[in-house]
Amino acid sequence: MIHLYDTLEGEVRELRLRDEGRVGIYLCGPTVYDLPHLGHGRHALVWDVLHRWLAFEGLEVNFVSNVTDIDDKIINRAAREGISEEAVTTRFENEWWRALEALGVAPPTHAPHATAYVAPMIEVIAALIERDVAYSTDDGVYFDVSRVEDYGRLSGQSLESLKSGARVEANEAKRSPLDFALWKLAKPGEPSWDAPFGAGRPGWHTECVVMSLELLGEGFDLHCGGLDLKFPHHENERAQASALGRPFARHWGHHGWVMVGEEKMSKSLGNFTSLTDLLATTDPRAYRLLVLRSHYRSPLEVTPETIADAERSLERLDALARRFALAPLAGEHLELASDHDFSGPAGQLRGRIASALEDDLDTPQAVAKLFDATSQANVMADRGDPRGAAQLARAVGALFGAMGLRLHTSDDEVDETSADLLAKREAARSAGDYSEADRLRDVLAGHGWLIEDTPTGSVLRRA
RNA sequence: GGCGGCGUGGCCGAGUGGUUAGGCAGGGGCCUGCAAAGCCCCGUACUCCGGUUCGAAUCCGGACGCCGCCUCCA
Repeated sequence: MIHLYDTLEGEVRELRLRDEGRVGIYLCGPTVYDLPHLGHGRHALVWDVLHRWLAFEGLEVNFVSNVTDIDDKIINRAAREGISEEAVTTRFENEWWRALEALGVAPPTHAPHATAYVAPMIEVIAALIERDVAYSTDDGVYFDVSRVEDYGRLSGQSLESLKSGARVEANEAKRSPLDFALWKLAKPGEPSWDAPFGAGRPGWHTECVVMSLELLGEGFDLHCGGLDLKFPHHENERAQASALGRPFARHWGHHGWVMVGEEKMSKSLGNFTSLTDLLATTDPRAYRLLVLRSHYRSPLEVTPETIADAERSLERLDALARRFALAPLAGEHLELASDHDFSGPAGQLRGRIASALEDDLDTPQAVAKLFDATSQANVMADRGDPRGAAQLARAVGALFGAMGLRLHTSDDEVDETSADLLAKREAARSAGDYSEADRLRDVLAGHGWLIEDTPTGSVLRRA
């Protein structure tokens, strides 16, 4: 079974499943009030790789990732643009799924909307009030963090140190600056749901704790998200579950930042590139490869240069796919190891990839091994072992597919004119008329084609 | 102030007490009519200063520089 770094324990440890053969994962999803940026892309990709790999290995994966569709930011944006909250959330949720699809992220098993779970959220808040862990003020219901014994454990800080660092002026009505909102009473004109403690809307931390428990059940396997969610979001989810006496996530995973220069990419810093912009100009697979070649817990430098670097390195992999005419893999659906042939050297390769990934999702190691195998397959082919080479190449393709990276074969549609030009060049070449052959190659280049002369004939591919 | 992290060759980016990361870029060669693709060879890095050690980029201490969380944030 895979070993992952568990933020709560502070060590890499085996992911011990609640139910044999089945794994339940909750990934905190987006608040849909703006375009997704590269940081969200890494977030989706990192956990997509885990999702895909576990499924590849034959586990039944219940992958839940929510959409937060009620939030102050949504309300603010709607007010600013003079449109409804629904108009905002619909637009940006569509953008979200479009971007993820383009990145080749497998859809979650469930993608709950917060607004569909308000009733159970109200129940949870009522139960917390009943236990005297939550209290009402004139603007909402707050959670009393002092009532949770180990509050701060996930973030590795004591209640005292968290208090001393609190930057925000204490809300007069709150008992502690660290107490967080479970329910916010609606101001005039704001969307609201009726509740015993007043019409309003749920707080973000309550949304995730409720949806994860509703869809995955108590003691589910893994709760993950970006490092910035560790505190306060995940800490607060944990606090609520703990106060209710409900077993929560058995394991916590957090991934690192996307960096721009030496700064974290974030909306508040205004230095983000939207995924929409990236995908308009770049092969989305390049971003996945970039994410794969760094460790998920490390910061990752993303600049036009590093993206371009990854795009070029992808060409080498696509060349392999062309050379061995690999079948396309890893689209929307999840690859299964059982659908592939891993006999002989292919099996050894699979074993190496498995040990890398099972060691805290060591994708850089896995990628390095797959590049090594790529060279090896080419060498085998060059040295007269086409069968062995093809078998290894297929394994490379399948294992990249297991991580969601789909290699491209030369599936470019060649139009008649270009095919004709290619045939003419072939004729000129055989006749020894190389200047004519080169001229025709230039003409084809003008149409965006590159020629590769192989032992079995010349082929065109898009430049 | 509290807590956590980082500093690796031209660039990105792994890793580890002594044995090749990997990719991209660059140089040389093979193959090719010439290319493309592929193959072979090459750089010999680890912020600085001490210490531990037979041996440290890897452990310990210190210095310097940088980043993040503690507020909405993937």
